[in-house]
Amino acid sequence: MKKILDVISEEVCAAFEACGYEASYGKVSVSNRPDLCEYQCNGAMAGAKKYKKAPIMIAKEVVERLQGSALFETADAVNPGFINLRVSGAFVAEYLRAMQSDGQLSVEKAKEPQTIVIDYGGANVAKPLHVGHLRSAIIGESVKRICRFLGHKVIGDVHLGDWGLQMGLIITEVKARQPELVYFDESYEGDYPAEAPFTISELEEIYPTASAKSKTDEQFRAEALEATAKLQNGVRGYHALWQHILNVSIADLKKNYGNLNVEFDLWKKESDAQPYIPEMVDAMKRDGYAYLDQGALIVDVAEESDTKEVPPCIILKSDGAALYTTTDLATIIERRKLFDPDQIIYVVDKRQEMHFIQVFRCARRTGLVKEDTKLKFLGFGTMNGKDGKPFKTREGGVMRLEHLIADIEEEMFRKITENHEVDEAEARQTAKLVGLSAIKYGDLSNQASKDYVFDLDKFTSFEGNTGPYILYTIVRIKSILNKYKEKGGTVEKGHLLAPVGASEKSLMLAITNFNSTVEQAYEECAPHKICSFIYDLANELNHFYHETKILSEEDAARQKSYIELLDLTREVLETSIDLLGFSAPERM
RNA sequence: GAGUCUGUAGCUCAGUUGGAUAGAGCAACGGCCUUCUAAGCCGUGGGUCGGGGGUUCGAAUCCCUUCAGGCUCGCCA
Repeated sequence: MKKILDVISEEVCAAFEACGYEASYGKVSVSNRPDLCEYQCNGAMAGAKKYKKAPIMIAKEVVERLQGSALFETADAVNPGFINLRVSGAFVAEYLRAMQSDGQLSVEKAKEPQTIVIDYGGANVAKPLHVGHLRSAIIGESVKRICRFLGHKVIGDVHLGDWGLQMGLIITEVKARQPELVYFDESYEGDYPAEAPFTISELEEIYPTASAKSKTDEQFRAEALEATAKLQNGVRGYHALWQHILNVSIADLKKNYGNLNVEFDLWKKESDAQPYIPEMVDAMKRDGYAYLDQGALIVDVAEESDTKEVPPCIILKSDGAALYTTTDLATIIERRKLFDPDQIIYVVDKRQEMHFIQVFRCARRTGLVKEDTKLKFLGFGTMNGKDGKPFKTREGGVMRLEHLIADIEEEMFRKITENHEVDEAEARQTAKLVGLSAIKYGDLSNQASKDYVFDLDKFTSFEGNTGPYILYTIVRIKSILNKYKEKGGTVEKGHLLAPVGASEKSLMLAITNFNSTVEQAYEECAPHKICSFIYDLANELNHFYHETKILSEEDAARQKSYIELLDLTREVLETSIDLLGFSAPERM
């Protein structure tokens, strides 16, 4: 469906043209003075210079032309040259009826759907998810859903870290604890046990212990480095252990991400890119891009227009080992081979920006990607505590995601049961939904690129611009709709009437912004635009709710129209929160 | 040091890409539940948009300068 601003703009542009002015001056925007008008056009002021005419004169001429239009209730020219517009109720109602029957709620699908790979999540195996992983998962999931809603083919890849020194550390620590295990017997040639020699909680304890050890114990560190090399060279026992670590970790990660309502289409990992490395390195050397410098194999990526020095891309360390950059480049090759994407979006901490500038440039230079493949870095800011410093537990440690979620759910459950008499099982379920909305909305309502303050008290207070407020609004609507049905009414589509009340019209106008909001959120990879849209919409709904008695409305046609307006609002809100990655309960 | 991002109400944040009187939420204060969920609604107070220049009919928004803070700067990820 055409956006309402475009429909209105076309009308005004035509009027400009009919008056002998360039049509483009007729572009209309939403009014920033709702007390004066609903939409405004500032083109008369922009055109004043060109036509050497007072802006107010131009505005008056155009307004004169608009008098007969069915779109507008009023069109006024105001000093110094604003054109103030109010649309007619009939026009808005017609637009909403079209929305009702549109399968995409007025959002047009992309004419040329792209294949987009989104790299998010960023978890490492054998390490528990902590709050640092929250943003990538939440933002990535939302961006994925937005792209998909616009009709693009999207592949979400968790891209696990499973190939670095961390693996060597774990293997070495396991060996120190249980040297008798068959994995360490180099002469062993049989099958290895199907059962892992550790549980996930043991694993989560093993890694930090080993990591700490490696910092003080030289010998241990050397062993870990050797183990890493052995693993990468395919030593059987180590490979089998690594497989156990993966299996145990992935099962746990799936559970955790599942609790966040975050789903990946692909569980790829760093190790999957390894097979592509040798050939990639050879090609880079052969084509003259890569050369040795201080023992390391590097590719220059500096450009003349750089305002600062961009260091070269290190492809292989001086000891010949691959590193982060190498893997990321090889992963691009793999993705091209498997999916031939038009675009790859990386949802990662913004501090990694330089790394990705290097990777992107290197990939382009060496021809790893096609000319028109878009590589996008979507960097997000740090999640800080109330003190403005990176978020920590009360004890100063890293907050595990499970605990954070559990804390919020518990607080939610307490609030729900405190306010109402509810079945415990239902209350638990509701607490889950509301808690998730609090976390996700709290994150997504901020611009991704900025640091933001994660304030537990704020999120559990559930007032104002929060996820629970949005859910509460949806639940209110559902409650009325259910009561209406209980009384024998049926909720249909296509019977919306022109509004009679001011808050009713405001609500209707708010709904019409849906398509432009989603489109903009896609273009800018900006879920927070959807948040501010639904917050506005929820506000409008609540105004309307307070001003209008719906179930006791005596005019049947009017009541039907109200009900359909509520239902459309509900549908838009629920679709929106689905794009953000959470959902609403039936009651709360 | 260089580069880069940020600076808007006491606090947390928006600001439709240059428009009219800069908006929300929290916190404070005052109203509204025998009537569709009060996790709500209505109202009051609170601002030199870090400071200073400039560009023009018009600047939180663009340019310059300055101050403060964050982050990044060759073999970690």
